[in-house]
Amino acid sequence: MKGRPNASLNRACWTREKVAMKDISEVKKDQAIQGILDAAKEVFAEVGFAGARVDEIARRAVVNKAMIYYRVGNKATLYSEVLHQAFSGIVERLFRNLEAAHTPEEKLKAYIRTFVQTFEQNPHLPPIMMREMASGGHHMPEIVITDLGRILTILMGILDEGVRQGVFVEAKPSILHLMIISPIFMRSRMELIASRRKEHARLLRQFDMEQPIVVGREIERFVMRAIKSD
Amino acid sequence: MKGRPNASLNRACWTREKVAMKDISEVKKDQAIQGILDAAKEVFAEVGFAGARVDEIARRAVVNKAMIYYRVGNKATLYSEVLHQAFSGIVERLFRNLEAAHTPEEKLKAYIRTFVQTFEQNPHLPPIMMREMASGGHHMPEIVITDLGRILTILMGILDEGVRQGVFVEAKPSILHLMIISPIFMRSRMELIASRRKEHARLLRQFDMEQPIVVGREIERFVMRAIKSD
Amino acid sequence: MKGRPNASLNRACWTREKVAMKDISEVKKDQAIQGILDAAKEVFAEVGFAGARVDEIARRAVVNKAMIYYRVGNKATLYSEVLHQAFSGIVERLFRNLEAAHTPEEKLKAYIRTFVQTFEQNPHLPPIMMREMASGGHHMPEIVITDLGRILTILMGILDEGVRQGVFVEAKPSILHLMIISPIFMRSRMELIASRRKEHARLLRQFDMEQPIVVGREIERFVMRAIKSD
Amino acid sequence: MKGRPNASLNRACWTREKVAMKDISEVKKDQAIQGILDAAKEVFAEVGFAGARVDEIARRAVVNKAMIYYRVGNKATLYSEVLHQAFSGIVERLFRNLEAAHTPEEKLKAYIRTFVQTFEQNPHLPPIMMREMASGGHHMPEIVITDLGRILTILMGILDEGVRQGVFVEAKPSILHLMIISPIFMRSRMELIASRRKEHARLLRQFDMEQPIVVGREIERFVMRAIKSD
DNA sequence: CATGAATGAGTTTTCATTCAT
DNA sequence: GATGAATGAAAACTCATTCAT
Repeated sequence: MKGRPNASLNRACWTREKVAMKDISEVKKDQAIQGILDAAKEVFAEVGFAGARVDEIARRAVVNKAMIYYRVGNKATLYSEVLHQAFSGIVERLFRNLEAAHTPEEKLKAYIRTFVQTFEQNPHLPPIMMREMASGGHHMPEIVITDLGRILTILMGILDEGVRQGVFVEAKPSILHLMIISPIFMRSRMELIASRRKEHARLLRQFDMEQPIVVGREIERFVMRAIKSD
Repeated sequence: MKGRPNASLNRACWTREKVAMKDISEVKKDQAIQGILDAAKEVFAEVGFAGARVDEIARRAVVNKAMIYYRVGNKATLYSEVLHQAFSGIVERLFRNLEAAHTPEEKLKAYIRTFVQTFEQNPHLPPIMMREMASGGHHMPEIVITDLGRILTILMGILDEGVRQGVFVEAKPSILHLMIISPIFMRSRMELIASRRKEHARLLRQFDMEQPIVVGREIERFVMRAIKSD
Repeated sequence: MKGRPNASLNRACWTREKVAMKDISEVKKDQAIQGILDAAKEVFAEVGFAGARVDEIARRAVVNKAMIYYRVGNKATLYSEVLHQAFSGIVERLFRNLEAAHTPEEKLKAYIRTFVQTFEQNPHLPPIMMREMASGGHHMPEIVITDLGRILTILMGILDEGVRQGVFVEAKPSILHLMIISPIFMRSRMELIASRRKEHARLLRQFDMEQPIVVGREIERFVMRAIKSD
Repeated sequence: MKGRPNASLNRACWTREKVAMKDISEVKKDQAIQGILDAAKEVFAEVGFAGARVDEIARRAVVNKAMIYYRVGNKATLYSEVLHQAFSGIVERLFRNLEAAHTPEEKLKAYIRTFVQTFEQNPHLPPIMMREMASGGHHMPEIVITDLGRILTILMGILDEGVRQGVFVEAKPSILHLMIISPIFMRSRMELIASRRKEHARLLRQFDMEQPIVVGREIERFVMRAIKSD
């Protein structure tokens, strides 16, 4: 990393601020980097950080391996870039989705739907996140942890509002958050397991989680029943 | 593994059948293997299969590295043995705990408590299981998948009974299962993350999940409110 | 071998088709591989497959050990490449040498001389071949076995022609082949043994096999006397 | 080897001098040693010295691996014992077989037959010997080399006698010896190769070397035609 | 004596990273 | 910039040999 001539990945790249003018080569460069990051995301999702091979990432990104080092840095940088990109924007999306909601009930539903959508649109995210959790957030960039805190603050706000309005009973936001998020995380995983082991299809079909939307609705129904007062 | 002189790890060791008499050397051998497996469980829990180093496992088990190969075979076998041992017995414990319960409500509570206890007593299990889920159950032994099916069948039975008696509303067992289990899984993880990043302590303190028992009670309360009819 | 980035050793390299143009890097690559294969041939000839150390091969080829894996794959591939290269071309040379011969006698002499030349020019071949024979041709690539068959067919043709013309008596080609080849094989071996054990020089000097050519001539004389009718 | 308490393998054991009285345990001990040596011979024949695993030898001898070290010594000792046992006695047998023969022709035939018999009765010998030759007689014990010299001296005597009597033409004994011995050596090898590769059966059937006796007779016929004067 | 257990010193193989052009 | 080549460091695995009982 020491003498990397073009440290084009110095975080600013990934923010959503519009860069007024980028000449074509710059754009092409960014595309190359994006391809690398996408390939990396895929691989990290499949086998985790330790299991990932830089060779394999290069292969999938259809770039030379040295390119990765040249453009992005080393494996660790690659990973944290992937994490950063993966998690950035969730809070923003959450805020946006909550704007349209007015009652605490609506807000809570919007909260749930945001996560359902996010994880269905980014199927690589759950496994990466799960492994991160498993390893105690070893590589988790600050921003993600900060985001997590902000997300919980949002949820806490919703719950408080509901309690004050007398429509919600008290509830610990952290546990509620996990109860919401985990089935969403796990859905795609169970699908995978069930598909791999055909012999167990029958038993696992009880994991009747066909549609993401169904899972979302079921979680919604559940949480609402649990949280609503009276 | 071909010429492993002492294939003492031929699965029978781990069954729960009582072996009437074991001479001392056999016991000592089992202890040696158990020490290896315990160390391996620890390491696999911390860094996963790909991240684990056999050297490190040997170090923690205070045995020579070659010993691991002599006794267990190779890293993959080691891992599957750890998985096997880790997950065996959950179903039995579940059955035992449910015996004392008579009403569906009691049974559902016992169901929840069994998992709270299991994972608190085996803190290495959640990270291992989470990584396994993340990788689509690649290494998961048949028995674990079978067990999973049996567990869901049990939960389904409880729910059905409740519905028939008019005390429960309908619910998808798979999703309910995940909502129960995931916060339990995650609790220890959040603790870890919070402890590592002191700077974020404030935000993460919202993850007010200090006590396992508290988490268990909260889940219980939640699930019960959601599932009880009227 | 799975992710070998540059599988430049995909057999085509060793075929005898002329590759019209090879840019310099390609040539250099081939030289690197050839250096490795030459070193490997030497080592395999000296100590056999099981006795060979990849470290030693790397040392002699003056390349980094990882280079061997990068270029060739693994020890087994290395060995089979050496075998392949070593034996390819013998049949062609045989055909070429027989072209100039017209009578069965001349052809048989050309047959003998081809082997004398081949093994004197490739002194590593005999020990490798002998070990292969000793192990029942375990690693022998198909082509070598096929070649062997073709060689015998050629010899059979020569013998048949001689018999039809009434100049040869009948003879089993396989045994004749072995009687021709073995002394050629062994010559260099006996030399080695004699040179190592000076104490036995006197006894072994009876193995008066100084010159390859002498051996060739002696074999020729012998075989001709035996095979010529009347 | 340093403190081996019972160095029962100090060469004397294997000589043919009669040991007047051996108590039963001594005999049993020798049987155990013989079993080890037989197993070792088998393994060394199959895979050579470097390829042989002490574990495998112990397995085949149905003894504990430590036993081998206790009784015989280390792998190298094991090998040289095998070599010693394998080659001892050939000269004696040769002498015995030649006693009955009176003319040079008869003697030469007896010479050939002795080797045919020896190698057919000890099918493990050829591969071991071939590998020894391949490696330049690295491990070959003095006695074997001495024996080789004596054998050649015998052959030389036969040839000289024949020449003096005017029945043989001149011939280099060393080359003649190799021409006699090699097909015998190779016969079992070709069989092996042919049997392993069924696809090549047709081609290799030209190696029409079914019966050892046939091979012996063919060699005899050949050599006699070549060597007889007129 | 006999043997299961144990291990030090390799050996093969892998892989992130850097070099050279 | 871009990339094939190269490699040091480490990882998995092996095996002859010794230990302890």
